[in-house]
Amino acid sequence: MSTTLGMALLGFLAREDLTGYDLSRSMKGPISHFWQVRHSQVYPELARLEQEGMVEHLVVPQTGKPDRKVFSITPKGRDALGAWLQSPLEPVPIRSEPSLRAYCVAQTEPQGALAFFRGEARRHRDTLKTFEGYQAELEALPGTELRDVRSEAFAHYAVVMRGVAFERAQAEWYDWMVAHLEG
Amino acid sequence: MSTTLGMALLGFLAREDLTGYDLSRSMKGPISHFWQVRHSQVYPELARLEQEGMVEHLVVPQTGKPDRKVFSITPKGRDALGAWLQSPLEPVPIRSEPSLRAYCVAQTEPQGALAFFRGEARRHRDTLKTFEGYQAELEALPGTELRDVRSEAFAHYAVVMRGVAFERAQAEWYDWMVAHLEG
DNA sequence: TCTCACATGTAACTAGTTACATGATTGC
DNA sequence: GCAATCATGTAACTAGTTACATGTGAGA
Repeated sequence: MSTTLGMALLGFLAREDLTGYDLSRSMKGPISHFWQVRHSQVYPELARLEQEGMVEHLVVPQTGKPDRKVFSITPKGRDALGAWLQSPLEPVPIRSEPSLRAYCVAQTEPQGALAFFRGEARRHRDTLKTFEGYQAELEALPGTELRDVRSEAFAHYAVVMRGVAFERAQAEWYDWMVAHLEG
Repeated sequence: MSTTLGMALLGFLAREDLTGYDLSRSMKGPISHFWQVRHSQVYPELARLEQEGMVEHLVVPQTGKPDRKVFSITPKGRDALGAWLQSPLEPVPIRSEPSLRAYCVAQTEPQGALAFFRGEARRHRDTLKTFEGYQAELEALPGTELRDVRSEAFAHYAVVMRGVAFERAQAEWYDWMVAHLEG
């Protein structure tokens, strides 16, 4: 039985060997906008993956700190990862609190709601600028690696482009709400 | 202590009195694209809201079926709903499996991944068309109620516009992925 | 005859959260 | 002296899921 978190961990381990600690830190870049993990979830999940033969680990002794458990993906793990990447998405329910708020907006003073929607509009415009910054940086890099879909650079680029697309959609919708509430 | 589901239920009860059964069915329109509930979650949540004095109920006897418990919002409930609608969003972590897949796309055959991304592109284009249909319907209605932010029609419109914005962003990003994988 | 709509609930499970627990080293 | 980084884990809780449980009446 495979979980999304499990597959995500395999995805990272397919690139390089890592400890549980490394894995929780790996999800701190732009990808963290779309998925987060706590170490308290990573350690048990690694244990489960190991039990299923998807990963294995080597203990690297240390002094003064707990020994490092360096995990690597097994051939079985690579197979499972490949199968997951090609499998259809099983629909995950969207849970969008802002949509609920919009749906209830008539139940409060428009002025109070306006403050909320203005705040969110601003927040998403800021996030959009950040992602557009990442995009500009990547596109300014020399070489054509960015277009090579087998490169790590492309994977990064794809995530950044998703961030740009989504934050732009958010910002525009919030602006639309604000415009209507301002009447 | 207030939950998002609790506030959503209050939002519906602020419009009209409803049973738990009605409430779970209310979340079946376009709003269901953004929030879903099962009756197994609604009944306990209504009990909790009642304990907190946010709602109260009348028993309407029936024959052949369980008696209806018709819930209505209390003044305290209305206050809580208003406060919620104006409160800042506490950031809910995004969990986007497609982003993870994009991030791992180099770990599999581009051809297999392509089938997946093409499928999703299609699915989101279809959903976009559905939402654009709702939008056209609403905008074709006579009268100016659609622009009245205190109307139910506007609340509906806002949700539909969010659907249009998001599905368009999805469809465009998937198309971008497909174009690069075909590259 | 069988399925769907009505109408209420409970129980067991899953994936995630925060908080608890330990302890050395490095830099402000 | 205090906080952050390294490094491992466990425990208790929350919000959601699926499945269990019951029973009538209407329509294909």
